Amino acid sequence: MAAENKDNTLMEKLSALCKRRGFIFQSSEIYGGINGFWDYGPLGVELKRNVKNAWWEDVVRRRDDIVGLDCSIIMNPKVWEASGHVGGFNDPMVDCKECKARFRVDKVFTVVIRDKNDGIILTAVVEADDEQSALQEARRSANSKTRRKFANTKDDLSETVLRTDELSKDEVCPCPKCGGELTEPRQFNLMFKSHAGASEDSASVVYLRPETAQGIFANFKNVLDTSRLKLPFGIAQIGKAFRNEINPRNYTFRSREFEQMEIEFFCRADEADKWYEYWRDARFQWYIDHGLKSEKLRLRNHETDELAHYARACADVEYEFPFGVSELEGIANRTDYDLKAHQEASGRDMTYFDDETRERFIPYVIEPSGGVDRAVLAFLCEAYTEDEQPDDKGKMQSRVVMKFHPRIAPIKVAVFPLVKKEGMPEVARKIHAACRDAGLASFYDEKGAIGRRYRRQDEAGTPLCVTVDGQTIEDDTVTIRDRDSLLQQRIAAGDVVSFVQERIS
RNA sequence: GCGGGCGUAGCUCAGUGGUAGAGCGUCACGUUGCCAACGUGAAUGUCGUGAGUUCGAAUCUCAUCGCCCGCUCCA
Repeated sequence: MAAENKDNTLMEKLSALCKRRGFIFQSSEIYGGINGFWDYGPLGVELKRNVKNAWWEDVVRRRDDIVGLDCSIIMNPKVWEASGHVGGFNDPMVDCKECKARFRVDKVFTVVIRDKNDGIILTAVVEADDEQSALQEARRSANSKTRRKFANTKDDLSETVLRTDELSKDEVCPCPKCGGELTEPRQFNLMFKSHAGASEDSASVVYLRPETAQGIFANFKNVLDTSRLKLPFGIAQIGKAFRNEINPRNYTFRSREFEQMEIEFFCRADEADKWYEYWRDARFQWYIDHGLKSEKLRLRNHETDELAHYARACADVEYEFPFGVSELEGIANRTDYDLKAHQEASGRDMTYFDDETRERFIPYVIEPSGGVDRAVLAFLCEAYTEDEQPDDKGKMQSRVVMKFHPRIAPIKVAVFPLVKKEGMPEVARKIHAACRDAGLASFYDEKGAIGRRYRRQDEAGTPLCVTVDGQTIEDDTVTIRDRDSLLQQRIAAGDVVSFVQERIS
Protein backbone atom coordinates (compact mmCIF):
# COMPACT_ATOMS: atom_id res chain seq x y z
CA MET A 1 0.00 0.00 0.00
CA ALA A 2 2.78 2.36 0.92
CA ALA A 3 4.53 1.52 -2.29
CA GLU A 4 1.40 2.25 -4.31
CA ASN A 5 0.97 5.65 -2.70
CA LYS A 6 4.57 6.44 -3.41
CA ASP A 7 4.13 5.43 -7.03
CA ASN A 8 1.03 7.59 -7.44
CA THR A 9 3.05 10.45 -6.05
CA LEU A 10 5.70 9.81 -8.66
CA MET A 11 3.18 10.00 -11.51
CA GLU A 12 1.77 13.22 -10.05
CA LYS A 13 5.22 14.73 -9.71
CA LEU A 14 6.10 13.67 -13.23
CA SER A 15 2.93 15.05 -14.81
CA ALA A 16 3.37 18.31 -12.86
CA LEU A 17 6.93 18.61 -14.15
CA CYS A 18 5.82 17.78 -17.68
CA LYS A 19 3.35 20.62 -17.57
CA ARG A 20 5.65 23.06 -15.76
CA ARG A 21 8.53 22.53 -18.15
CA GLY A 22 6.54 22.10 -21.34
CA PHE A 23 6.76 18.39 -22.07
CA ILE A 24 3.08 17.46 -22.10
CA PHE A 25 -0.14 19.47 -21.88
CA GLN A 26 -3.70 18.28 -21.75
CA SER A 27 -5.37 18.79 -25.11
CA SER A 28 -7.85 21.71 -25.36
CA GLU A 29 -7.10 22.60 -21.76
CA ILE A 30 -8.63 26.08 -22.00
CA TYR A 31 -11.98 24.45 -22.77
CA GLY A 32 -11.79 21.96 -19.92
CA GLY A 33 -9.69 19.39 -21.73
CA ILE A 34 -10.81 16.30 -23.60
CA ASN A 35 -10.52 12.80 -22.25
CA GLY A 36 -7.80 10.71 -23.88
CA PHE A 37 -6.01 13.38 -25.90
CA TRP A 38 -2.67 15.04 -25.12
CA ASP A 39 -0.38 17.68 -26.58
CA TYR A 40 3.40 17.73 -26.58
CA GLY A 41 4.99 21.07 -25.62
CA PRO A 42 8.32 22.52 -26.76
CA LEU A 43 10.46 20.03 -24.83
CA GLY A 44 8.06 17.12 -25.32
CA VAL A 45 7.96 17.43 -29.09
CA GLU A 46 11.77 17.34 -29.22
CA LEU A 47 11.85 14.29 -26.98
CA LYS A 48 9.19 12.48 -29.01
CA ARG A 49 10.82 13.42 -32.30
CA ASN A 50 14.16 12.13 -31.01
CA VAL A 51 12.54 8.81 -30.09
CA LYS A 52 10.98 8.49 -33.55
CA ASN A 53 14.18 9.55 -35.30
CA ALA A 54 16.25 7.07 -33.31
CA TRP A 55 13.84 4.28 -34.26
CA TRP A 56 13.73 5.32 -37.93
CA GLU A 57 17.49 5.65 -38.06
CA ASP A 58 18.01 2.21 -36.53
CA VAL A 59 15.36 0.21 -38.37
CA VAL A 60 15.28 1.96 -41.77
CA ARG A 61 18.31 4.11 -42.50
CA ARG A 62 20.97 1.77 -41.15
CA ARG A 63 19.55 -1.33 -42.79
CA ASP A 64 19.45 -2.54 -46.36
CA ASP A 65 16.47 -4.82 -45.82
CA ILE A 66 13.84 -2.36 -44.55
CA VAL A 67 12.21 0.55 -46.37
CA GLY A 68 9.87 3.23 -45.09
CA LEU A 69 6.29 4.10 -45.90
CA ASP A 70 3.83 6.83 -44.95
CA CYS A 71 0.19 5.91 -45.54
CA SER A 72 -2.97 7.97 -45.31
CA ILE A 73 -4.87 7.76 -42.05
CA ILE A 74 -8.18 7.30 -43.82
CA MET A 75 -8.37 4.35 -46.18
CA ASN A 76 -11.06 2.59 -48.14
CA PRO A 77 -13.39 1.10 -45.46
CA LYS A 78 -13.05 -2.29 -47.14
CA VAL A 79 -9.54 -2.44 -45.64
CA TRP A 80 -11.07 -2.61 -42.16
CA GLU A 81 -13.63 -5.19 -43.19
CA ALA A 82 -10.85 -7.40 -44.56
CA SER A 83 -8.67 -6.92 -41.49
CA GLY A 84 -11.52 -7.89 -39.20
CA HIS A 85 -11.68 -4.55 -37.43
CA VAL A 86 -15.21 -3.67 -38.51
CA GLY A 87 -16.55 -6.96 -37.18
CA GLY A 88 -14.23 -7.57 -34.27
CA PHE A 89 -14.05 -4.07 -32.83
CA ASN A 90 -17.70 -3.96 -31.90
CA ASP A 91 -18.50 -6.08 -28.87
CA PRO A 92 -21.91 -5.36 -27.35
CA MET A 93 -21.72 -5.37 -23.57
CA VAL A 94 -24.18 -5.52 -20.67
CA ASP A 95 -23.67 -4.19 -17.15
CA CYS A 96 -25.23 -5.42 -13.93
CA LYS A 97 -27.17 -2.61 -12.30
CA GLU A 98 -26.60 -4.15 -8.87
CA CYS A 99 -23.04 -5.40 -8.60
CA LYS A 100 -21.70 -3.34 -11.54
CA ALA A 101 -20.06 -6.30 -13.22
CA ARG A 102 -19.72 -6.06 -17.00
CA PHE A 103 -20.13 -8.91 -19.44
CA ARG A 104 -19.86 -9.43 -23.14
CA VAL A 105 -23.36 -10.13 -24.38
CA ASP A 106 -22.26 -13.26 -26.23
CA LYS A 107 -20.63 -14.70 -23.10
CA VAL A 108 -23.71 -14.72 -20.86
CA PHE A 109 -26.03 -17.73 -21.19
CA THR A 110 -29.38 -18.66 -19.74
CA VAL A 111 -29.68 -22.40 -19.17
CA VAL A 112 -33.04 -24.09 -18.60
CA ILE A 113 -33.27 -27.81 -17.96
CA ARG A 114 -36.70 -29.50 -18.02
CA ASP A 115 -37.89 -33.05 -17.46
CA LYS A 116 -40.11 -34.97 -19.89
CA ASN A 117 -43.26 -33.42 -18.38
CA ASP A 118 -41.86 -29.98 -19.13
CA GLY A 119 -41.29 -29.35 -15.42
CA ILE A 120 -38.35 -27.09 -14.81
CA ILE A 121 -35.59 -28.77 -12.86
CA LEU A 122 -32.97 -26.07 -13.14
CA THR A 123 -32.58 -22.55 -14.44
CA ALA A 124 -29.25 -20.82 -14.28
CA VAL A 125 -27.49 -17.84 -15.76
CA VAL A 126 -23.80 -18.39 -16.30
CA GLU A 127 -20.84 -16.67 -17.88
CA ALA A 128 -19.12 -18.98 -20.36
CA ASP A 129 -17.36 -19.05 -23.72
CA ASP A 130 -19.93 -21.16 -25.56
CA GLU A 131 -23.18 -23.13 -25.17
CA GLN A 132 -21.44 -26.39 -24.28
CA SER A 133 -19.40 -24.97 -21.42
CA ALA A 134 -22.42 -22.96 -20.30
CA LEU A 135 -24.38 -26.16 -19.88
CA GLN A 136 -21.54 -27.83 -17.97
CA GLU A 137 -21.19 -24.79 -15.75
CA ALA A 138 -24.93 -24.76 -15.03
CA ARG A 139 -24.96 -28.47 -14.12
CA ARG A 140 -21.96 -27.99 -11.91
CA SER A 141 -23.63 -25.14 -10.04
CA ALA A 142 -26.69 -27.26 -9.21
CA ASN A 143 -27.23 -28.41 -5.63
CA SER A 144 -27.12 -32.08 -4.65
CA LYS A 145 -30.88 -32.53 -4.78
CA THR A 146 -31.04 -31.27 -8.36
CA ARG A 147 -28.09 -33.45 -9.27
CA ARG A 148 -29.97 -36.52 -8.03
CA LYS A 149 -32.83 -35.53 -10.31
CA PHE A 150 -30.38 -35.37 -13.20
CA ALA A 151 -29.22 -38.89 -12.38
CA ASN A 152 -32.78 -40.24 -12.07
CA THR A 153 -34.10 -38.76 -15.29
CA LYS A 154 -30.99 -39.15 -17.37
CA ASP A 155 -32.35 -39.45 -20.86
CA ASP A 156 -35.57 -37.51 -20.65
CA LEU A 157 -34.16 -34.03 -20.04
CA SER A 158 -34.54 -31.16 -22.45
CA GLU A 159 -31.88 -28.53 -22.25
CA THR A 160 -32.26 -24.97 -23.52
CA VAL A 161 -29.23 -22.71 -23.70
CA LEU A 162 -29.77 -19.16 -24.86
CA ARG A 163 -27.36 -16.27 -25.23
CA THR A 164 -28.46 -13.09 -23.54
CA ASP A 165 -29.00 -11.37 -26.87
CA GLU A 166 -31.18 -14.26 -28.07
CA LEU A 167 -33.76 -13.77 -25.30
CA SER A 168 -37.02 -12.10 -26.21
CA LYS A 169 -37.80 -8.67 -24.78
CA ASP A 170 -40.00 -9.82 -21.88
CA GLU A 171 -37.57 -12.49 -20.70
CA VAL A 172 -35.29 -11.01 -18.10
CA CYS A 173 -31.75 -12.25 -17.80
CA PRO A 174 -30.26 -11.68 -14.33
CA CYS A 175 -26.61 -11.11 -13.55
CA PRO A 176 -24.59 -14.36 -13.44
CA LYS A 177 -22.70 -13.12 -10.41
CA CYS A 178 -25.30 -11.58 -8.12
CA GLY A 179 -28.68 -12.11 -9.78
CA GLY A 180 -29.19 -8.38 -10.27
CA GLU A 181 -30.79 -6.80 -13.32
CA LEU A 182 -28.67 -6.29 -16.41
CA THR A 183 -28.72 -3.22 -18.63
CA GLU A 184 -29.71 -3.32 -22.28
CA PRO A 185 -26.77 -4.37 -24.46
CA ARG A 186 -24.67 -1.40 -25.45
CA GLN A 187 -22.56 -1.13 -28.53
CA PHE A 188 -18.95 -0.06 -28.15
CA ASN A 189 -17.61 1.31 -31.41
CA LEU A 190 -13.89 1.34 -30.94
CA MET A 191 -13.06 2.74 -34.38
CA PHE A 192 -13.47 6.46 -34.96
CA LYS A 193 -16.00 7.02 -37.68
CA SER A 194 -16.16 9.94 -40.10
CA HIS A 195 -17.44 10.77 -43.56
CA ALA A 196 -15.42 11.32 -46.68
CA GLY A 197 -17.10 14.03 -48.71
CA ALA A 198 -19.66 16.56 -47.60
CA SER A 199 -22.69 14.26 -47.62
CA GLU A 200 -23.09 12.25 -44.45
CA ASP A 201 -24.80 9.16 -45.80
CA SER A 202 -23.88 5.58 -45.09
CA ALA A 203 -22.03 5.27 -48.39
CA SER A 204 -19.54 7.93 -47.30
CA VAL A 205 -18.60 6.34 -43.94
CA VAL A 206 -14.86 6.07 -43.37
CA TYR A 207 -12.73 5.19 -40.37
CA LEU A 208 -9.65 6.75 -38.84
CA ARG A 209 -7.16 3.90 -38.87
CA PRO A 210 -6.92 1.97 -35.57
CA GLU A 211 -3.43 0.77 -36.53
CA THR A 212 -0.80 1.64 -39.11
CA ALA A 213 -0.18 -2.00 -40.04
CA GLN A 214 -3.00 -2.37 -42.56
CA GLY A 215 -1.64 0.46 -44.70
CA ILE A 216 1.57 -1.51 -45.02
CA PHE A 217 -0.24 -4.70 -46.02
CA ALA A 218 -2.36 -2.79 -48.52
CA ASN A 219 0.84 -1.43 -50.09
CA PHE A 220 2.76 -4.69 -50.00
CA LYS A 221 2.67 -5.15 -53.77
CA ASN A 222 3.45 -1.50 -54.50
CA VAL A 223 6.57 -1.61 -52.38
CA LEU A 224 7.61 -5.00 -53.70
CA ASP A 225 7.24 -3.86 -57.31
CA THR A 226 9.14 -0.59 -56.86
CA SER A 227 11.90 -1.27 -54.34
CA ARG A 228 13.57 -4.32 -55.96
CA LEU A 229 13.65 -5.97 -52.52
CA LYS A 230 13.81 -9.72 -52.05
CA LEU A 231 12.67 -11.75 -49.06
CA PRO A 232 13.32 -11.33 -46.26
CA PHE A 233 12.53 -7.61 -46.13
CA GLY A 234 10.54 -5.20 -44.05
CA ILE A 235 8.37 -2.09 -44.42
CA ALA A 236 8.39 0.43 -41.59
CA GLN A 237 5.95 3.19 -40.75
CA ILE A 238 5.47 5.78 -38.04
CA GLY A 239 2.09 7.41 -37.79
CA LYS A 240 -1.02 8.30 -35.87
CA ALA A 241 -3.70 5.78 -35.04
CA PHE A 242 -7.05 6.22 -33.31
CA ARG A 243 -9.02 4.00 -30.96
CA ASN A 244 -12.12 4.93 -29.06
CA GLU A 245 -10.83 3.46 -25.82
CA ILE A 246 -13.63 2.78 -23.37
CA ASN A 247 -11.66 4.30 -20.57
CA PRO A 248 -8.50 6.30 -21.29
CA ARG A 249 -6.22 6.08 -18.25
CA ASN A 250 -2.78 6.51 -16.84
CA TYR A 251 -1.73 9.86 -18.29
CA THR A 252 -0.71 9.42 -21.95
CA PHE A 253 -0.45 5.62 -21.69
CA ARG A 254 -3.88 4.82 -23.08
CA SER A 255 -4.86 7.68 -25.37
CA ARG A 256 -7.52 7.74 -28.04
CA GLU A 257 -5.16 9.38 -30.51
CA PHE A 258 -1.66 7.96 -30.44
CA GLU A 259 1.34 7.27 -32.58
CA GLN A 260 2.68 3.90 -33.61
CA MET A 261 6.04 2.79 -34.94
CA GLU A 262 5.59 -0.47 -36.77
CA ILE A 263 7.60 -2.83 -38.92
CA GLU A 264 6.03 -5.54 -41.03
CA PHE A 265 8.91 -7.89 -41.76
CA PHE A 266 8.10 -10.36 -44.53
CA CYS A 267 9.86 -13.70 -44.77
CA ARG A 268 9.45 -17.32 -45.83
CA ALA A 269 7.23 -19.42 -43.57
CA ASP A 270 10.12 -21.75 -42.71
CA GLU A 271 12.20 -18.79 -41.52
CA ALA A 272 9.43 -17.06 -39.55
CA ASP A 273 10.38 -18.53 -36.17
CA LYS A 274 13.98 -17.42 -36.62
CA TRP A 275 12.99 -13.85 -37.56
CA TYR A 276 10.42 -13.69 -34.79
CA GLU A 277 13.12 -14.43 -32.23
CA TYR A 278 15.49 -12.00 -33.93
CA TRP A 279 13.03 -9.10 -33.77
CA ARG A 280 11.78 -9.92 -30.30
CA ASP A 281 15.31 -9.76 -28.92
CA ALA A 282 16.39 -6.78 -31.05
CA ARG A 283 13.43 -4.65 -30.05
CA PHE A 284 13.87 -5.53 -26.36
CA GLN A 285 17.52 -4.54 -26.56
CA TRP A 286 16.63 -1.25 -28.27
CA TYR A 287 14.77 -0.01 -25.20
CA ILE A 288 17.64 -1.04 -22.94
CA ASP A 289 20.10 0.77 -25.20
CA HIS A 290 18.07 3.96 -24.85
CA GLY A 291 18.07 4.03 -21.11
CA LEU A 292 15.35 1.73 -19.78
CA LYS A 293 16.94 -0.39 -17.10
CA SER A 294 16.40 -4.07 -17.59
CA GLU A 295 14.95 -4.70 -14.12
CA LYS A 296 12.00 -2.47 -15.01
CA LEU A 297 11.88 -3.70 -18.58
CA ARG A 298 10.51 -7.16 -19.27
CA LEU A 299 10.06 -9.41 -22.20
CA ARG A 300 6.99 -11.57 -21.78
CA ASN A 301 6.13 -14.39 -24.15
CA HIS A 302 2.40 -14.87 -24.59
CA GLU A 303 0.87 -18.17 -23.57
CA THR A 304 -0.67 -20.14 -26.40
CA ASP A 305 -4.22 -19.51 -25.17
CA GLU A 306 -3.49 -15.79 -24.99
CA LEU A 307 -2.66 -15.44 -28.68
CA ALA A 308 -4.91 -13.58 -31.07
CA HIS A 309 -6.45 -15.74 -33.77
CA TYR A 310 -4.05 -14.46 -36.42
CA ALA A 311 -0.86 -14.87 -34.39
CA ARG A 312 1.31 -17.94 -34.02
CA ALA A 313 3.62 -16.36 -31.47
CA CYS A 314 3.67 -13.06 -29.61
CA ALA A 315 5.84 -11.35 -27.04
CA ASP A 316 5.38 -8.06 -25.25
CA VAL A 317 8.09 -5.64 -24.26
CA GLU A 318 6.73 -4.47 -20.92
CA TYR A 319 7.81 -1.68 -18.61
CA GLU A 320 7.14 -1.34 -14.92
CA PHE A 321 5.37 2.03 -14.80
CA PRO A 322 4.41 3.57 -11.45
CA PHE A 323 0.83 2.51 -12.22
CA GLY A 324 1.78 -1.07 -13.07
CA VAL A 325 3.52 -3.23 -15.64
CA SER A 326 2.27 -2.35 -19.11
CA GLU A 327 3.04 -3.01 -22.74
CA LEU A 328 5.36 -0.79 -24.79
CA GLU A 329 5.64 -2.94 -27.88
CA GLY A 330 4.31 -6.23 -29.15
CA ILE A 331 6.27 -8.52 -31.46
CA ALA A 332 4.04 -11.02 -33.23
CA ASN A 333 4.31 -13.73 -35.82
CA ARG A 334 1.16 -12.88 -37.79
CA THR A 335 1.74 -15.70 -40.29
CA ASP A 336 0.28 -15.04 -43.75
CA TYR A 337 -3.07 -14.08 -42.22
CA ASP A 338 -3.17 -10.41 -43.26
CA LEU A 339 -1.91 -10.70 -46.82
CA LYS A 340 -4.21 -13.67 -47.36
CA ALA A 341 -7.18 -11.75 -46.01
CA HIS A 342 -6.45 -8.81 -48.33
CA GLN A 343 -5.89 -11.12 -51.29
CA GLU A 344 -9.30 -12.67 -50.73
CA ALA A 345 -11.11 -9.41 -50.03
CA SER A 346 -9.54 -7.35 -52.81
CA GLY A 347 -9.12 -10.07 -55.39
CA ARG A 348 -5.57 -8.81 -55.98
CA ASP A 349 -2.57 -11.10 -56.04
CA MET A 350 -0.46 -10.81 -52.89
CA THR A 351 2.02 -13.56 -53.68
CA TYR A 352 5.77 -13.34 -53.85
CA PHE A 353 7.74 -15.18 -56.50
CA ASP A 354 11.05 -16.64 -55.45
CA ASP A 355 13.35 -16.71 -58.52
CA GLU A 356 15.75 -19.22 -57.05
CA THR A 357 13.29 -21.86 -55.90
CA ARG A 358 10.69 -21.04 -58.57
CA GLU A 359 8.06 -20.91 -55.83
CA ARG A 360 5.09 -18.58 -55.58
CA PHE A 361 3.63 -18.01 -52.10
CA ILE A 362 2.23 -15.51 -49.64
CA PRO A 363 4.99 -14.57 -47.18
CA TYR A 364 4.75 -14.78 -43.42
CA VAL A 365 5.12 -11.55 -41.50
CA ILE A 366 6.77 -10.68 -38.22
CA GLU A 367 5.34 -7.50 -36.72
CA PRO A 368 7.21 -5.43 -34.13
CA SER A 369 4.57 -2.82 -33.23
CA GLY A 370 5.51 -0.13 -30.73
CA GLY A 371 3.65 2.78 -29.20
CA VAL A 372 5.63 6.00 -29.59
CA ASP A 373 3.77 7.78 -26.79
CA ARG A 374 4.18 4.76 -24.53
CA ALA A 375 7.91 4.70 -25.19
CA VAL A 376 8.10 8.43 -24.47
CA LEU A 377 6.19 7.94 -21.22
CA ALA A 378 8.51 5.12 -20.18
CA PHE A 379 11.56 7.26 -20.95
CA LEU A 380 10.04 10.09 -18.90
CA CYS A 381 9.32 7.79 -15.94
CA GLU A 382 12.77 6.24 -16.12
CA ALA A 383 14.50 9.63 -16.39
CA TYR A 384 12.73 11.27 -13.44
CA THR A 385 15.22 11.38 -10.58
CA GLU A 386 15.40 13.22 -7.29
CA ASP A 387 18.76 13.49 -5.60
CA GLU A 388 20.61 15.63 -3.06
CA GLN A 389 23.27 18.07 -4.18
CA PRO A 390 25.09 20.79 -2.24
CA ASP A 391 24.18 24.44 -2.79
CA ASP A 392 26.66 27.32 -2.80
CA LYS A 393 27.02 27.10 0.98
CA GLY A 394 27.61 23.35 0.90
CA LYS A 395 24.14 22.61 2.31
CA MET A 396 22.40 19.64 0.72
CA GLN A 397 19.40 20.57 -1.41
CA SER A 398 17.01 18.29 -3.24
CA ARG A 399 17.30 18.34 -7.01
CA VAL A 400 14.99 17.09 -9.76
CA VAL A 401 16.85 15.85 -12.80
CA MET A 402 15.60 14.12 -15.94
CA LYS A 403 18.32 11.61 -16.75
CA PHE A 404 17.46 11.04 -20.40
CA HIS A 405 19.72 9.01 -22.60
CA PRO A 406 21.67 11.68 -24.54
CA ARG A 407 20.28 10.46 -27.86
CA ILE A 408 16.70 11.34 -26.86
CA ALA A 409 17.37 14.39 -24.66
CA PRO A 410 15.40 17.39 -26.03
CA ILE A 411 18.37 19.73 -25.57
CA LYS A 412 21.90 18.37 -25.98
CA VAL A 413 23.87 21.30 -24.65
CA ALA A 414 23.16 24.61 -22.91
CA VAL A 415 25.58 27.52 -23.17
CA PHE A 416 25.82 30.21 -20.47
CA PRO A 417 27.90 33.30 -19.82
CA LEU A 418 28.77 33.19 -16.11
CA VAL A 419 27.65 36.83 -15.88
CA LYS A 420 25.98 39.11 -18.36
CA LYS A 421 28.98 41.41 -18.90
CA GLU A 422 32.69 41.64 -19.67
CA GLY A 423 32.20 40.17 -23.12
CA MET A 424 31.05 36.79 -21.83
CA PRO A 425 27.63 36.81 -23.56
CA GLU A 426 29.27 37.46 -26.93
CA VAL A 427 31.65 34.53 -26.57
CA ALA A 428 28.88 32.27 -25.28
CA ARG A 429 26.63 33.17 -28.22
CA LYS A 430 29.39 32.21 -30.63
CA ILE A 431 29.75 28.80 -29.00
CA HIS A 432 25.95 28.41 -29.04
CA ALA A 433 25.92 29.21 -32.78
CA ALA A 434 28.74 26.75 -33.44
CA CYS A 435 26.77 24.00 -31.67
CA ARG A 436 23.70 24.79 -33.74
CA ASP A 437 25.65 24.81 -36.96
CA ALA A 438 26.90 21.35 -36.07
CA GLY A 439 23.27 20.18 -35.78
CA LEU A 440 23.18 20.06 -31.98
CA ALA A 441 20.04 21.15 -30.14
CA SER A 442 21.64 23.97 -28.15
CA PHE A 443 20.08 26.40 -25.66
CA TYR A 444 21.45 29.80 -24.68
CA ASP A 445 20.61 31.39 -21.32
CA GLU A 446 22.16 34.46 -19.70
CA LYS A 447 19.47 35.35 -17.19
CA GLY A 448 19.73 34.96 -13.43
CA ALA A 449 22.11 33.07 -11.22
CA ILE A 450 24.29 30.36 -12.74
CA GLY A 451 23.13 27.71 -10.25
CA ARG A 452 19.53 28.27 -11.17
CA ARG A 453 20.33 27.97 -14.85
CA TYR A 454 22.03 24.63 -14.22
CA ARG A 455 19.05 23.35 -12.27
CA ARG A 456 16.63 24.42 -14.97
CA GLN A 457 18.59 22.40 -17.51
CA ASP A 458 18.54 19.45 -15.08
CA GLU A 459 14.74 19.47 -15.24
CA ALA A 460 14.87 19.61 -19.02
CA GLY A 461 17.32 16.69 -19.01
CA THR A 462 20.12 18.51 -20.84
CA PRO A 463 23.22 16.30 -20.58
CA LEU A 464 25.84 19.05 -20.78
CA CYS A 465 26.17 22.73 -19.86
CA VAL A 466 28.96 24.99 -21.09
CA THR A 467 29.86 28.11 -19.12
CA VAL A 468 31.94 31.04 -20.36
CA ASP A 469 33.73 32.78 -17.46
CA GLY A 470 36.49 35.29 -16.80
CA GLN A 471 39.20 32.80 -17.66
CA THR A 472 37.62 32.23 -21.10
CA ILE A 473 38.49 35.80 -22.02
CA GLU A 474 42.13 35.16 -21.10
CA ASP A 475 42.86 31.66 -22.46
CA ASP A 476 39.81 30.69 -24.55
CA THR A 477 38.76 27.78 -22.34
CA VAL A 478 35.30 27.04 -20.94
CA THR A 479 33.89 24.78 -18.25
CA ILE A 480 31.65 21.92 -19.29
CA ARG A 481 29.37 20.42 -16.66
CA ASP A 482 27.90 16.92 -16.57
CA ARG A 483 24.19 16.65 -15.71
CA ASP A 484 24.36 13.46 -13.65
CA SER A 485 27.62 13.87 -11.74
CA LEU A 486 27.73 17.69 -11.69
CA LEU A 487 31.44 17.35 -12.41
CA GLN A 488 33.04 20.15 -14.39
CA GLN A 489 36.07 20.11 -16.58
CA ARG A 490 37.80 22.83 -18.50
CA ILE A 491 38.21 22.42 -22.24
CA ALA A 492 39.17 24.67 -25.15
CA ALA A 493 36.23 26.66 -26.46
CA GLY A 494 36.93 25.37 -29.94
CA ASP A 495 36.57 21.77 -28.74
CA VAL A 496 33.04 22.17 -27.37
CA VAL A 497 31.24 20.84 -30.46
CA SER A 498 33.40 17.74 -30.83
CA PHE A 499 33.32 17.11 -27.07
CA VAL A 500 29.52 17.24 -26.97
CA GLN A 501 29.15 15.14 -30.11
CA GLU A 502 31.39 12.47 -28.65
CA ARG A 503 29.57 12.43 -25.32
CA ILE A 504 26.06 12.14 -26.76
CA SER A 505 26.78 9.50 -29.39
C1' G B 1 -19.74 2.45 -18.46
C1' C B 2 -20.16 1.85 -12.71
C1' G B 3 -18.37 3.29 -7.65
C1' G B 4 -15.11 6.52 -4.65
C1' G B 5 -11.88 10.90 -4.36
C1' C B 6 -10.45 15.56 -6.43
C1' G B 7 -10.74 20.42 -9.45
C1' U B 8 -8.74 27.86 -6.19
C1' A B 9 -2.34 31.92 -9.67
C1' G B 10 2.49 28.69 -14.24
C1' C B 11 3.33 24.60 -10.06
C1' U B 12 2.05 22.75 -4.91
C1' C B 13 -1.83 23.91 -1.93
C1' A B 14 -4.69 26.89 2.31
C1' G B 15 -9.36 29.08 2.47
C1' U B 16 -16.96 25.58 4.98
C1' G B 17 -21.95 31.39 3.40
C1' G B 18 -19.67 37.93 3.99
C1' U B 19 -12.98 42.17 0.67
C1' A B 20 -9.25 36.08 -3.43
C1' G B 21 -4.57 33.97 -0.17
C1' A B 22 0.56 31.58 0.88
C1' G B 23 5.06 29.17 -0.70
C1' C B 24 7.66 28.18 -4.99
C1' G B 25 8.16 29.71 -10.01
C1' U B 26 8.04 33.92 -13.80
C1' C B 27 9.51 39.07 -15.19
C1' A B 28 12.25 43.93 -14.22
C1' C B 29 16.15 46.67 -11.64
C1' G B 30 20.29 46.44 -8.41
C1' U B 31 23.88 43.38 -6.15
C1' U B 32 26.55 38.80 -6.88
C1' G B 33 30.36 35.88 -9.78
C1' C B 34 30.12 28.01 -10.78
C1' C B 35 25.27 24.76 -8.63
C1' A B 36 17.39 26.28 -6.84
C1' A B 37 21.92 33.37 -3.79
C1' C B 38 20.15 38.34 -1.69
C1' G B 39 17.34 42.99 -1.83
C1' U B 40 13.44 45.92 -4.04
C1' G B 41 9.46 46.01 -7.22
C1' A B 42 5.84 43.82 -10.74
C1' A B 43 2.58 40.71 -13.49
C1' U B 44 -0.57 36.54 -13.18
C1' G B 45 -7.48 34.16 -10.95
C1' U B 46 -14.14 32.84 -15.98
C1' C B 47 -12.23 29.73 -7.66
C1' G B 48 -13.15 23.66 -14.03
C1' U B 49 -18.06 25.00 -16.67
C1' G B 50 -23.45 25.89 -16.44
C1' A B 51 -27.78 26.34 -13.72
C1' G B 52 -30.23 26.62 -8.85
C1' U B 53 -30.80 28.12 -3.42
C1' U B 54 -29.57 32.82 -0.88
C1' C B 55 -29.59 39.79 0.53
C1' G B 56 -24.83 37.49 -0.60
C1' A B 57 -21.75 31.20 -3.16
C1' A B 58 -14.77 29.32 -3.97
C1' U B 59 -17.97 27.46 0.14
C1' C B 60 -24.70 24.59 -0.13
C1' U B 61 -27.74 21.71 -4.28
C1' C B 62 -28.11 19.71 -9.27
C1' A B 63 -26.06 18.87 -13.98
C1' U B 64 -21.78 18.71 -16.95
C1' C B 65 -16.44 18.44 -18.28
C1' G B 66 -11.63 16.91 -16.76
C1' C B 67 -7.95 14.35 -13.53
C1' C B 68 -6.72 10.28 -9.93
C1' C B 69 -7.98 5.32 -7.63
C1' G B 70 -10.83 0.64 -7.92
C1' C B 71 -13.95 -2.44 -11.15
C1' U B 72 -14.42 -3.28 -16.33
C1' C B 73 -12.01 -3.21 -21.06
C1' C B 74 -7.44 -3.78 -23.64
C1' A B 75 -8.85 -6.45 -31.04
